[in-house]
Amino acid sequence: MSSNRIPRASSRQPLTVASPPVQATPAKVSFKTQMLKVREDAIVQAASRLLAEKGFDLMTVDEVAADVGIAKASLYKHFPSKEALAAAAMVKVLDRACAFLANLPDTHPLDQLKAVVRWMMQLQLAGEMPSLPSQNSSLRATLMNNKAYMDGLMEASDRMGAWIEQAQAQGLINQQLPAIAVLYTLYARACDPVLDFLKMGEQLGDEQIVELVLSTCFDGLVSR
Amino acid sequence: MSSNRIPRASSRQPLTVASPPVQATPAKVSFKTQMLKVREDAIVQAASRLLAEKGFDLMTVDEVAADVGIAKASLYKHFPSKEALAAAAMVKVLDRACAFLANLPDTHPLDQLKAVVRWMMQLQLAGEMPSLPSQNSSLRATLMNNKAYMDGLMEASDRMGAWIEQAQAQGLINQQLPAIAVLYTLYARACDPVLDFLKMGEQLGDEQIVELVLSTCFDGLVSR
DNA sequence: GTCTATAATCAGATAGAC
DNA sequence: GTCTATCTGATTATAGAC
Repeated sequence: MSSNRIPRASSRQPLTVASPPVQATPAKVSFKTQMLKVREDAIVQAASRLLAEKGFDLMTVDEVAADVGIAKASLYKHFPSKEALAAAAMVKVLDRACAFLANLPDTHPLDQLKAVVRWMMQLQLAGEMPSLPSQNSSLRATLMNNKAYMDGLMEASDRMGAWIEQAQAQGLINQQLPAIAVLYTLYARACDPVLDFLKMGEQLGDEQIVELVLSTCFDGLVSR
Repeated sequence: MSSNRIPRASSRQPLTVASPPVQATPAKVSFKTQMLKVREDAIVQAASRLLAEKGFDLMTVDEVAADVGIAKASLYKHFPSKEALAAAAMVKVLDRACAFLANLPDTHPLDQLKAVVRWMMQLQLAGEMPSLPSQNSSLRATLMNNKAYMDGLMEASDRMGAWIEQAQAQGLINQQLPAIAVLYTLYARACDPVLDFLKMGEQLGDEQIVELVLSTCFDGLVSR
């Protein structure tokens, strides 16, 4: 509960070069670090999947460990708590989102926003969007104190917020709506229960579901 | 886990009239039954409030009992399980919803649909909408096996479904959209996280939030 | 670092007196 | 029916051997 550091090798190499006993083998250290990262990535991926499938409360650490094929105690060597594990999963998708935003071709702001929402919904339908049922307090606190998470959230919000304001300035998005409300509405598509309901109905394919919800989100339900 | 019966006095009087010991006192039985109902209503109301506030997983039976001011064991005399308790809360709001639907003035289908969505969102903002984070399996099973719940859900869906089809026939709602998708989209406003986010922002009052989300739901984000 | 085994806690459900 | 006290199982987290 004390350390909220997320064990992701997003920073530079370790700074410890001081006084190696006999054989300084930086290559082997790098290899071990690499192995460690692979292992941790596997853990985070399993957590992410289960988080998307069952949510934070119903996901158990035992399940995650079993899914990876390691003992639970080993998992706790990598992550200090269940909250930190979930936070790592959230940071991972946020990083993916930021990468997607950064690489998006610079077309029109409205098209870019639609592309982002489409991407989020595809991720959710693929079972790779770790949704956090928003109510849990301990998890919220952990996330708020997590720098990597907050930074990613801020970066994504800044980019999308700029597009929203541009689209409003061009008259493409309703100027009556506060930009923050538009942003929330777009974010909410990442955990829209309509997607799951439509998928359960088995009448529509994933692609159709995405386009349908995208249409209702931007164009509304009424005829145009 | 075995009995999914919800202790609501929605059916007729008990059928047991056989062999009363000495004094048959139906008046007193009625009074006791009434007291029982009041107590159960208090329990359900507390559960409903906590369910809206924290969700099913984070709500504990201890809390509900403490909120009502009774012992947990007493609560279990009324409801056989936590799932059944939550189901009773859901049935209660569904009944309220059906009553609202039945008493709605017969104006235009689109106005009626908007009125329903407005009502649902007001309920959520008032903290009286017991949202079920949809993922829990045991709860889903309990609800699916609950006749009162399924009946209420069916009745509400039939009424709203009819309005949706009428509105589509009149060209008021996009005919391209499957009616079921429209229904899901409306239902989803009852647990829309955007409402909570906007409320947390403290920039808008409840009434403004409702009208804003209502607007994005029916008219979409783009300019018209 | 990984494991087995276990501690510690919490929450759903029940026993049994009154 | 209501209570206190308890059982039971599940779950987070850790100790300690290797």
